[in-house]
Amino acid sequence: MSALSRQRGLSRSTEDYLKTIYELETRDGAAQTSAIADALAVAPPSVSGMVKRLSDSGLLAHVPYRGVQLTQVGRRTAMRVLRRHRILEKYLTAKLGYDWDSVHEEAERLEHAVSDELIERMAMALGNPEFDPHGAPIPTKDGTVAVPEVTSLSEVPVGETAELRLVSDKDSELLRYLRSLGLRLGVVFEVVSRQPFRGPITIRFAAPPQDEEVVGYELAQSLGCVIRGDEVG
Amino acid sequence: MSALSRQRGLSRSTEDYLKTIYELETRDGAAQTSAIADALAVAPPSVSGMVKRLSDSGLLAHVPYRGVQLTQVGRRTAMRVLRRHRILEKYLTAKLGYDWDSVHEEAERLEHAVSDELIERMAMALGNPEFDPHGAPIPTKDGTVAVPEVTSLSEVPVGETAELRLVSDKDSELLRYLRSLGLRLGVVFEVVSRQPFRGPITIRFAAPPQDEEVVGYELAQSLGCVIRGDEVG
DNA sequence: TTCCATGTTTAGCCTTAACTAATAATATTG
DNA sequence: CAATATTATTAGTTAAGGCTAAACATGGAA
Ligand SMILES: [Mn+2]
Ligand SMILES: [Mn+2]
Ligand SMILES: [Mn+2]
Ligand SMILES: [Mn+2]
Repeated sequence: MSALSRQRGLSRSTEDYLKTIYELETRDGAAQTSAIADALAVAPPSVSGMVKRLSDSGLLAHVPYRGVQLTQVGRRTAMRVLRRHRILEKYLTAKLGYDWDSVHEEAERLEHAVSDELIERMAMALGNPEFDPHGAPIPTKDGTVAVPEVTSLSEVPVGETAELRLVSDKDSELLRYLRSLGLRLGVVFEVVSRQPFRGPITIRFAAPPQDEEVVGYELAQSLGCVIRGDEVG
Repeated sequence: MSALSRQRGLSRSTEDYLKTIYELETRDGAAQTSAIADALAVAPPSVSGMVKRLSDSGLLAHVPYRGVQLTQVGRRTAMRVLRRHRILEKYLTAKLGYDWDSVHEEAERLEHAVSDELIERMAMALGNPEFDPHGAPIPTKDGTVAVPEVTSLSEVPVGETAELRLVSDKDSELLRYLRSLGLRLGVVFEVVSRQPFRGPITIRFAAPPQDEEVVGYELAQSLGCVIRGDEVG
């Protein structure tokens, strides 16, 4: 029996691959070798090697030169890791004074060391939160997760009022920059103008002193918003 | 540069070896290969291999066939791991409802994944505790630790009143048994009788209903007590 | 003082998970 | 449609950290 087939003995590498593959699969529809390599900062041949092992263990299906897809078992494992990660991030910010730009790194390590027992205790202490500090939905214990219904700030029409709901947790520099702009989760603003040719977007915060800020197009693409009035009750 | 010489990139194995060697050194005066192997549940040749690596990295000194001794760097590292372990145990019991029989296993994994930053935040949230849930002193941030001044229950004279101060954290079965006897940290009792030839010891709890319990000699040896009146201010 | 039990190390092997260099498959483009 | 660029895989190496079997030290008993 290979080491991978043990019940809860997956290595840090293994868990991070599964999590990354899940994320790529949901975002891009498929997980290609080079995308996995990029996300995990390893060389492509390392991915090929790990894909071989994961595939042999029944955690994913691999079509050579085409990409990989998680099996049911693989997906369930990925969801458990994702739940651990997001509960940890929420706990660290809510209970231990971490800010949203520093939790990811810590959770990235802890997610492989905590027991499910500890995660459930943390979840309980938090009142079973639905979202992590970056707005990402926390998978439930049984492995289901909501698909966040957000619109990129880059696609919010001029004149609309929107609320910031989801940001990426991966780049802490970026998160510090967002905070410095006043772009925290839940903040409400109006889109004042959008320059053409993927140009910058100007917003005005709803709350006094109603400051204006300019956001680059690429950054705006990565910010998930809900347009006021589009709310699903 | 070997992987071991990186600033904070010590592996789980490495940290557990250093911690174990520190504990054996303080308890037995020296750390022998077989003792390390026993404590870590690995084969003696695995210890020889790791000792080679640790010695090459300057974390310990090895005299072949004689044993190992931590260097200053090795000892400081061991103390940091021990601090992380004990803060974690305290946090889990104080803040997340863990009982003293289940924290050790969790801490044994987490101690290698948490950052010093997280540990200091936990310590802060706990009010910088001096002892872990088993009564073991928590090393300070600068790497000093108190030597617990306790007497084995097996050596407390009949008629004396004593307080339970220190138990081993390694055996959770044993910890559950102690709890079932009412033997928690801080509990006060009188030694009623001691059978000769390493025989059982009978104690009577000071608090009503003043139950009597019988404790085997070996178990009594592992219980650290302070005799009432011997207290150091 | 030689022999033997015990404990330790060496030799040789395995798995995981990374790497680089070379090769093979697929996609793009002239 | 052939040449080329991109992407993926294979081949071969390395290091950590485990294992078993065999060789080696050491200290006590015959
Ligand atoms: Mn994160
Ligand atoms: Mn991770
Ligand atoms: Mn412990
Ligand atoms: Mn450990």
